[in-house]
Amino acid sequence: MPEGPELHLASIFVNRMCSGVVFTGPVQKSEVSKNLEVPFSCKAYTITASSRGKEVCLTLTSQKSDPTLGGSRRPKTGQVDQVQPQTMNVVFRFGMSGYFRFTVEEELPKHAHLQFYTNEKPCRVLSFVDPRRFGSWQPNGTWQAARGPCVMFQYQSFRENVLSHLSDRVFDRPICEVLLNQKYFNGIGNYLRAEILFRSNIPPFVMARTVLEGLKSKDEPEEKKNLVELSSKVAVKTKVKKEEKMEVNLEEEAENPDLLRLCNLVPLEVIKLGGKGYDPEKNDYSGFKMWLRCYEVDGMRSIRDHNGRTMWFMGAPGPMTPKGSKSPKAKKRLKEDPDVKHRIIKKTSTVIQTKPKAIRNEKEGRRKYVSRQEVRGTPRRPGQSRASCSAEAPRRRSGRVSQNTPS
DNA sequence: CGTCCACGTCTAC
DNA sequence: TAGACCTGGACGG
Repeated sequence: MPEGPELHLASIFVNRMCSGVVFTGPVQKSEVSKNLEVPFSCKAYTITASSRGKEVCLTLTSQKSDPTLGGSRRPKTGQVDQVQPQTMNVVFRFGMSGYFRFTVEEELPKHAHLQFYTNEKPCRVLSFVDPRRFGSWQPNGTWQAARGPCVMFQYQSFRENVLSHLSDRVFDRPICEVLLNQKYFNGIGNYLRAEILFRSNIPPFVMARTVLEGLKSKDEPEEKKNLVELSSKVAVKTKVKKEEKMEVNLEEEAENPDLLRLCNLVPLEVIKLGGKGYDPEKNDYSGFKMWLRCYEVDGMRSIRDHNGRTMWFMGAPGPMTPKGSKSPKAKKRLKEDPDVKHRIIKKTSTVIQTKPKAIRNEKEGRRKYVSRQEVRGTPRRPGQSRASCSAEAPRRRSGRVSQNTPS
């Protein structure tokens, strides 16, 4: 599930698996991939990773100061040894299905389109696996210039980038569509936009500028200077002992995060799920599925946005709802299974308002990799309507946007 | 068997 | 604003 959190977890995965591991030889690309060759070959090199929004950067670093020639496919002319880079960055985008795996050579996964070989006895391979091949990589790459700051790890600049460009025409669009614009929301994807808007109680098809203009004033007070990169609620509290008024603001910020803050907090929650959100080895997404409150959740509504992407939401869609848009086929693919009609309503440790989710789609419980004992506890409410959802769990108003939206 | 759907960009009318 | 780019899983006949 490659959105910002999965890309970051992929970078953690690479760093964990490749720590202390020595790679060797050329980087191999599959025949079928249309991406560029990675012209790096070295007798001994290491791999580290970092992420930014929906990109991962692998850094290949030769261990010795004089890299050796070995790239069979390097078409370099003349002098050879000097041409080899000592370090190379390769920047990946994951498309719809990309991920990294680290296996022995004999167990190379299908669709492993870029491979890094270790110098070990039974050779192991770090590989970029991408069945649909929408992913891409760039040798000697940099973070894509057109993408904005990372919603997860560059929160302050992300926020400023949005709020200082609200005159941009892209904010004429519905908020749910703008949330997929990587120039401003680098890291947000289809499930995150649903989860974020659901928690903020903002209808998806309200004009983005209308939603975001309200957030500007909150940033204006000069007391805000002290706020830089609120890393945690605790940090915030200790920092603001002095100003009573500020304490209130921060409390409100912590207890009732606005839309942009949710664009930061919600992906961070997925990262905290850890392997449950991204773990190629144990192919277990049950934790992640349990975490979802809206996306593909039974009882939630869905319609196609102007770009044909499915928007999951609860309640009113908002004034900019596409005309003639219909909800995609109701997701009732899988048959009834009495064992999985229940799910746990867990309390989260975040300050974000938790609300009982609508009951899970039956589909979840039937996935082969879902352990059933995890999915029980709460009586199912068949055919639950959104009205009943709201009634049993009124969410906090997000403050300044909710009144803009017709119901 | 066939159809629909999927966690995302890209470029071309 | 369509398509193009792809494979594969779920579901229906």
